[in-house]
Amino acid sequence: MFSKTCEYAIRSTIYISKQSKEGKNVGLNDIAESIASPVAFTAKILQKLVKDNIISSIKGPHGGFSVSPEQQKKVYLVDVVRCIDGEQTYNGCGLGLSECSEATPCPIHFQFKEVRTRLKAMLENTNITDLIEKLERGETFLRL
Amino acid sequence: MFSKTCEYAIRSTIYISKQSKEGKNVGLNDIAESIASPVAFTAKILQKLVKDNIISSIKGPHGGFSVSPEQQKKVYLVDVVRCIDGEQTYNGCGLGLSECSEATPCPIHFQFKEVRTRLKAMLENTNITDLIEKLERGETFLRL
DNA sequence: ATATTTTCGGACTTACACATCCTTTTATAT
DNA sequence: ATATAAAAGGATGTGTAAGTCCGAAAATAT
Repeated sequence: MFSKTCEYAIRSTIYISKQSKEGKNVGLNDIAESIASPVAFTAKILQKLVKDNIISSIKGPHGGFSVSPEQQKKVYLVDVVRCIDGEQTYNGCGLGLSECSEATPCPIHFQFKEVRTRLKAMLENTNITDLIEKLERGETFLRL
Repeated sequence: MFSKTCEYAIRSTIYISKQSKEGKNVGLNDIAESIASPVAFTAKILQKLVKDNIISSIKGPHGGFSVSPEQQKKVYLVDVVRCIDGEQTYNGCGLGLSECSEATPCPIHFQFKEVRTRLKAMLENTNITDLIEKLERGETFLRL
């Protein structure tokens, strides 16, 4: 569904957010170790998230990454997915046909559309704040 | 959502089925040209579909591929997807966490589960016969 | 029997997602 | 000022999905 890169991105965002809420700034190595992702590769992903203002970074000693309360509130999963995988995650024809449209639908167009719409709605309705709250209440877990 | 290989597989199955219903046996080159897929690569995919008894093949002159009425009736999209992409299309954690389960769900487990379940249900409820009928009635189209 | 036409199947190549390495930039502390 | 610790960013390597090539096997027609 999502690329591996996007999975790392979501996991990173959630982990950093949780630490930020506890007042901790986290460095790259801490993040990579905590979400079981390759360090250098994770660095690249975090760079993209910073550029899209999904997370923040501070350089120099005692620097690291953080997600402000404002970011946690305004960032939805759809933003993270768009940043890494792009819109085609929930756009585009299920059979890869460029001519497929509402007017000239492919054989699985309407069935597929329903699923994609669900996925998009789910991503648009889930923000970081909600995810962190469930995590803090011990209702969900972020471990390998 | 599906791999490119799987898209070719579904397009092939639909095209061959339509031709079979019109009493025509179709060869590899015809298929590849009609669904705009690479010939040699399509051959590999068709081999897999034949092995899973989704389509039939006849060797030698005037040979080719076909989908019998029985196959059209009993084959559902889920079978084609399983044959090419495997179960992980609608199984597995959305964040790629191996420990994720109903008891220890990942942060997006339940939202994601709902979407996956929809996708699976859609694939399980759509068979080739239905797709061909809509195609014949001019309600859907199989073109690039 | 032989030539022909087709699918089958193994070995190989290519493109791209995934991942690493190393140098530069930025900030901090002494 | 200098040393140090961190992220930024370019260049490079790796693994897997996507795609090619070519000979073998099978069926048919002459």
